[in-house]
Amino acid sequence: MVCTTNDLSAWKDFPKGLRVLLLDEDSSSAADIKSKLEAMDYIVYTFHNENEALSAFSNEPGSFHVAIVEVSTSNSNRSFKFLENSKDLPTIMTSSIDCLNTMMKCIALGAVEFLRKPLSEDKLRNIWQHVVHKAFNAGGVDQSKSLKPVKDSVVSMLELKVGPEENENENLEKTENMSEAQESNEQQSPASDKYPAPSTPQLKQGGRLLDDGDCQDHINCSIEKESVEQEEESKSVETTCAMSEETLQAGDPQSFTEPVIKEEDDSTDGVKSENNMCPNPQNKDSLNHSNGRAEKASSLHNSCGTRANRKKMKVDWTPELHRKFVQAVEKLGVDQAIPSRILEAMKVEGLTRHNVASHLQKYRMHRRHILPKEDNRRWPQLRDQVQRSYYPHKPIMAYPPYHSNHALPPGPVYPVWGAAGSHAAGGHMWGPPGYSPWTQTESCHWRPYQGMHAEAWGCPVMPPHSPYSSIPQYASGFQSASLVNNSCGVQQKLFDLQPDEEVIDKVVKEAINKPWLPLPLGLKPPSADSVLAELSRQGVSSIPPCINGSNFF
DNA sequence: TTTGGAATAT
DNA sequence: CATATTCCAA
Repeated sequence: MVCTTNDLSAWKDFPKGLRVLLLDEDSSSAADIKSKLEAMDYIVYTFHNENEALSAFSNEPGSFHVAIVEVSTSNSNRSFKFLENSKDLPTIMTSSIDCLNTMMKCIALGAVEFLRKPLSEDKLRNIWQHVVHKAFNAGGVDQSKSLKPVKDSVVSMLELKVGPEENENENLEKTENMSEAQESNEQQSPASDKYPAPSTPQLKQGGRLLDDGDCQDHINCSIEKESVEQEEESKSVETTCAMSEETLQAGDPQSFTEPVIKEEDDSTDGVKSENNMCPNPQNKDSLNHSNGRAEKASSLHNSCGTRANRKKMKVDWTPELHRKFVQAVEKLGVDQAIPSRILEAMKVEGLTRHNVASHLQKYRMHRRHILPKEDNRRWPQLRDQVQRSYYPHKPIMAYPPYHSNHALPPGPVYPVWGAAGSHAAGGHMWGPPGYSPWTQTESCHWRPYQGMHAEAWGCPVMPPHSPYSSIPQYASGFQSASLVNNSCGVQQKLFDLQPDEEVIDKVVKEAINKPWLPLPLGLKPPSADSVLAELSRQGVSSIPPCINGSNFF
């Protein structure tokens, strides 16, 4: 459900429909292979001589995705001729002769793989991998148009969360293969297709990929295993990250291809491949970021994540992501703001319930303790200022006195769900000063409620769906607290009784920081006097400081 | 068995 | 620190 497999855009049931050029001078062999391929929904075009095949291929380069060419002692020259002239087409050579030399030659001439005959279904089933490999390997060079859709398709598959388990294995397999493929040939010059590393498909991958397969894993590209070098692994990762970051920053995509050799390179290519392959949640978001910092962060992230296939990656709660989170929370409302729902609402692939839960935990915690206190201290005098309570889209909830979760039977009440913010200007999202990012988004949402206040007067205005509307006492409590605050002096005491302190602080803070914002829902709109009072507090001294007392009650 | 949420680990 | 992971109760 989380997975909106909306658009496996291009080639939904890849590799079905893959067009295979089959060149085999032996009709019966050809027929056999063809039938097997067709059983797998591949489309087979059989040729019995290389000229026909070449001409078909050259006339319509996009007509085929992969070629399977039979080579025997008698036709080897012809077969090689085809091979040499079909460089744009991933070509698999097959033969019943077991001659290392021949195999070597095939590979040397550009064959992507050599398969011993007889060709079993298993051997044929994964030929699509070469297509994918090629599609990606082609890199900058324009690839034959037949490969483009493949690439697009794969990219989209990898980026999207895959819901349908049915495809899951397939996808995983692809991912895996691609990774391997890329890794293996990263070292070679991109220009040369000569020795594309065949990733001997079926055998290798079988079991490992899926071992852990939860949905989330894909997202993170984190699959597998523990290879031999665990330790090294971690180090590499670190290194990789650093490198990637710099590399990316430098903006020189090419740079990483050459530098390293040996183990490093693997990380290197990790970097490279990542960009395309990693379905990291951040990817999407990062694309939207115009913000350099964010971008960088995302990139870095990706690097680590992808490369670290074996490791779970850390979710980077970028402002963007956080914003989604907050929006989701707001949208859901307090009562619904639970990890699973938030997760759904966010629609961010790759995120797991755990990620959200963790973030939620932090979100709540910050709201609860840190912000409020700090604010109080910061703006003590504001206390007696006009309070503007606001009810953003989500009600800002005052939680029960003693803010214990248990205080309210009907369900957990969280402290102000205020909201959200899109970013933390400074650095930390929950940065203390000014405004927390948590709130910012919300502020935007206030507007819609501008008109509500008038009636709101005695009770908090809640959005229609507000879960709290059924809990009047809160409303009253909140209100009184607020009112009290308006009066000078007494409120402190009441505060103790009213756990809404945070809320209030929040409100105050918001009001102060964004005086221009609409606001107050839930409470009586500030009277002109109060407004003036506030202004005076803020520096407009023309208004008598005590004025606020007048609008009290 | 799964989920939310706090506690704890990294 | 920010996140992830673990633990536990519902």
